[in-house]
Amino acid sequence: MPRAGLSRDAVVALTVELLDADPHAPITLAAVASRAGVAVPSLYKHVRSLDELRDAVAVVGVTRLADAVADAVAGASGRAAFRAAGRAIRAEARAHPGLYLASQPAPGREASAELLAAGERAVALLAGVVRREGLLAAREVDAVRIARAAVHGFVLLEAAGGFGLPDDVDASFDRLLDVVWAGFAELG
Amino acid sequence: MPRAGLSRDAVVALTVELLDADPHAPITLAAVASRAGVAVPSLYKHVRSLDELRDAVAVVGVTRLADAVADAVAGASGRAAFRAAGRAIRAEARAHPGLYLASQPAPGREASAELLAAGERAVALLAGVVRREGLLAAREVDAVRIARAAVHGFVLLEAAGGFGLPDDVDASFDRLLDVVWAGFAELG
DNA sequence: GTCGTAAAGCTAATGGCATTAGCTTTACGA
DNA sequence: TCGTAAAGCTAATGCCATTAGCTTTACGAC
Repeated sequence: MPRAGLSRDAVVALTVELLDADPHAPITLAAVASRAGVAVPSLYKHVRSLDELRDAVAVVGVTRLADAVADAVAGASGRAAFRAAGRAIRAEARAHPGLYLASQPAPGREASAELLAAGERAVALLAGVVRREGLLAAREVDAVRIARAAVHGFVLLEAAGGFGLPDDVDASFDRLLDVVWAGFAELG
Repeated sequence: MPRAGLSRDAVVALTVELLDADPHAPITLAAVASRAGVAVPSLYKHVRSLDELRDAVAVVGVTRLADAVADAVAGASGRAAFRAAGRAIRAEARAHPGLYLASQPAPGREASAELLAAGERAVALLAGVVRREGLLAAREVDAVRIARAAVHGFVLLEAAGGFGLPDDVDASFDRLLDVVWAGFAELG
């Protein structure tokens, strides 16, 4: 019987596939092993624990998010760049909701250095996009926090089915971006 | 040996206590039963399943959130009411982070009628606070969505430890509220 | 080509958890 | 006083993660 030829990256990739196939299914070693055609304990040759696997999956998710933002923002600036970044995040989250949710730091779980680095890259990209004529440097941290919170909150509520009304959600999101961008003038 | 004298409400209340005692511990029937001084299967006399218990806990959380908003908003209007509502939500979430997190609809899980009703009440309170001179009625839904997303996103990021920098988080939150309120002028 | 070895895989066992079935006992009203 | 429904129990099942320790494959050194 030939060998499965797994590797840490392959295990993580398989997990991401499972998440794409069924975004609401919990991440489980049993499911990954079955998908890989391997017995469950064999996974421990590639991954230290379920938590470590979750962390690695989150790294993939955050990295993809950052890549999407970097692509979307290229060549734009000001309000256009801000909108592009916001839309890119939402688009990525909608295309891969399971991965997006799995990328959220489980409160109380400490993140790996790799995950922290990926998160910092994403935040740095946002920081570049949030600058605006007249924004005080001292308010940049606030602006990034506000942008993250608004976009993240919207995407999360949407993914959780939190918007009951049939009104156009795409339009609401664009207005969120406009409201926040305009409101940044407040930060003087 | 005397009886524990449980009831559905008592089980839910015990679960909320556990969540307050350790916000990051997962909700588990084993923990609840141990706290109640009862064998695990006995809980099934009061609760249909773990999922139902989670739902009931979420009802408590959302109701408390709505109560906090109602209290905070009483007698205020306009920007002051908006700020009070936002601050009340964040304060409640910080005082009971486990309960707040447990109140978020698990994506893919369908909510009970009771939970939906509690959520609608909370949203209705927000709708009352979001009105502003010159806000088109047609934009009210957008405004509520934006406010929910911004506040919820901020609180969630904060609870997850998402704000790495030491900068004053209280101040950032107040600025978030100001930015959103000012930005509402955008909605015409 | 042969062979040694490290990695990749396996089976078996353990312990936590939710859930179900079916029994016993308590409390309380007739 | 006693019958009954609810509250509790033990036992059993099945899923999951994790660990220990064994077997086998692939691959480089000779």
